[in-house]
Amino acid sequence: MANTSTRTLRLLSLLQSRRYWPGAELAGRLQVSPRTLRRDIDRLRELGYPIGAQRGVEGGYQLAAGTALPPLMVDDEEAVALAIGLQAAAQGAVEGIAESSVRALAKVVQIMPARLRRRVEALSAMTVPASWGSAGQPSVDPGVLTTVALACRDSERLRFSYTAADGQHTGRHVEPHRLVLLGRRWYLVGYDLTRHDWRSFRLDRLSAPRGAGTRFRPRQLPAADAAAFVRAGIDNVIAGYDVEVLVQAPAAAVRERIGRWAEVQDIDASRCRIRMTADSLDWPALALGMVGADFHVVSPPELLDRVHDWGRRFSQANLTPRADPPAPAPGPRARPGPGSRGRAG
Amino acid sequence: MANTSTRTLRLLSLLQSRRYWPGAELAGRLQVSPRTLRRDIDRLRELGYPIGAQRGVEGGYQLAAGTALPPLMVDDEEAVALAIGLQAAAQGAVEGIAESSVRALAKVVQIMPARLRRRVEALSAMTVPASWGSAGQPSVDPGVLTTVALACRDSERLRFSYTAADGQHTGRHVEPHRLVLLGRRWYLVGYDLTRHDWRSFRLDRLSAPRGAGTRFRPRQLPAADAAAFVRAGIDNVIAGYDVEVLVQAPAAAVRERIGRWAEVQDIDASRCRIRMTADSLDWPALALGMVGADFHVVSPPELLDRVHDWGRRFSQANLTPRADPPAPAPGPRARPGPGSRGRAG
DNA sequence: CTATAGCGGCCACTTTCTGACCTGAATTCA
DNA sequence: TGAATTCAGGTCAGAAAGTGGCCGCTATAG
Repeated sequence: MANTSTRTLRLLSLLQSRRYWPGAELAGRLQVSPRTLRRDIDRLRELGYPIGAQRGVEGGYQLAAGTALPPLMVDDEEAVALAIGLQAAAQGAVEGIAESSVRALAKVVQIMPARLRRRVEALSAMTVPASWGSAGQPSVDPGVLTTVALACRDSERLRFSYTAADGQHTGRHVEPHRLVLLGRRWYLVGYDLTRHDWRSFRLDRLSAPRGAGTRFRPRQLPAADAAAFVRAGIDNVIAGYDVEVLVQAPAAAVRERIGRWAEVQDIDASRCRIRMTADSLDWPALALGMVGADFHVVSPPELLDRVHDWGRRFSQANLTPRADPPAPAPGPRARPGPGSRGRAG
Repeated sequence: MANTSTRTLRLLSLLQSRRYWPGAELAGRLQVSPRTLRRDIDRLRELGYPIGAQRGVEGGYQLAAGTALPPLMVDDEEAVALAIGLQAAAQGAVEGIAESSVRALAKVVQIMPARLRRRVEALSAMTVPASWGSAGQPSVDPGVLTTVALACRDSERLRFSYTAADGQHTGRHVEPHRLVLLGRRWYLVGYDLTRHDWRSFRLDRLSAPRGAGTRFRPRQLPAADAAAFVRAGIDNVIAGYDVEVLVQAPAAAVRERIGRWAEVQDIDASRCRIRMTADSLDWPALALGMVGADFHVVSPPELLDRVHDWGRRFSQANLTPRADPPAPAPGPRARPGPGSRGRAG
């Protein structure tokens, strides 16, 4: 409890939780003489963590960013935040991050005490759905994701139940090999122990995974890499649409509203072309709603049907007075005026 | 380089990167005798980290989840993923997490080597907007968020330029006190050194913050807490809408489509009522598009206007044949069939 | 029943750690 | 300019720990 390693770690933790620390205070917290503290600081510096210092009155130590990553010391709440944030990132919010997110997530949840894990579960239940997956987009249960990720990492056999494309539920027993994010979907590549062959599984169709407790020696995957295997193996048609629409508004304005979700090309000062791909037609329809300008559908024709359906419904909508107890405040609501002290800068 | 603390840390790192480790391998990696390894494991156990072990053939050590949080050892990519995920979480994606997200984020970025920080910046530039802030919602620049958070944590004076509600740009010099997330907006509460009074600042109106390099002794905030101060001080009306709509569809179906964003109440087998609050009318309109059923607006009346506008645009939309080079594949596109090896499970 | 692998006591030896004391250098403030 | 503060770091002696080797023990798989 009072040895050097522990103290080094505690020192690192202190230095991470606040920037400036007077040496005397650090020494006090660590219950050592100032001389020993200086030696501890030296030790960390030799380890590659750049700790700066100011001399004179009001001086102190401070941990700067260096070339090596020191171990991260987080408290309970921060750990929960990490887990939640990583779940979001793993759902494919950002290109190219998903994989390392899952790895980090696995680390975090493995470390986490049970009480924290419960909090994470409770919170992620009410979490935002996979950034924007909108409805048709099934997002992966974070619990499933981490369980499978851990099993892959640890070469632990995995049991789960799987709903195939035809709706059939089956129990599976698999040697998990790797997780692959393709498009917006997670796939598990593994060796199916019942069928004696390599398979890929969509994670959103996979439920109740649990480690079987037995480890295995990884086999050689008969493909260049896991991603290639999944790509080769996708047998159900990806119901994707390539959407192209002409919008009666300048590209700049359109880009500002939906530029993050669609590619916007200039045509002339008052028109532009937008392109996007989507699994569901709702998604482009949403975007077209957001642009707030007239438009013409170039493709696909189905989108026009969908848009007309929305148009009919929206045009038919009318105002219905409330039947039950009157509302407290309809329309834009104003908060009480500024208090005597607080003022917005 | 070869002392005990370092070795303890490396051991922890190894145990975090893979679940099962044969003792012999660990000893080899750490360049110590098996006996010493056993002692190191003991040390960690005494520190509160529960390390399990299997005896016999194929035995080994494994780090389980305990009651204490061990320091998290992450590699470069994982650190980047952490930062990105935390940024998303801090943008208010999940209730009640934002504050600790910011704290954790501050820790992570402070630790991060410059090269990683550059990658984070590059990636967060192309990140999905606050997962779902929808359009009108200005999300806070992650760089601003972390800079301000660090300044708060470290009691470091802060300079920035601020755009007031009336559009006036001013330079500010502030003693930052605390960050507050209220509704969907971040506020900085601080003591304005020029105006000699406490102020709150909306983070999305704040730009180019930089630590002034001078620390200060925290003053006493003249309010119960920072959140109360901000609430009291908000002088610009929050343009919020309380939306209520009747939908011609069973609650269950509606809930399935937009249940995450709105409260859905049963009325009878074929109708339900949905309620939500939003800053912008686009947002409820989007949701109504998604429900895919007819509806009546109860309130606010402005929503009906918005919906009718969308309806008009959608109904008027027509099909425009492509003028320029024909597209490769309009409509639903199918990928090549299954490869010889890979099969979806 | 045997091989494997973690567990932990004991011992002798080595290394590191610690606090005390002191000199020096940078910085702030009067 | 000078005093006070605070980090830097050398030296020393005693205390504490870490280390490897040896041993017998126990749990597990085949």
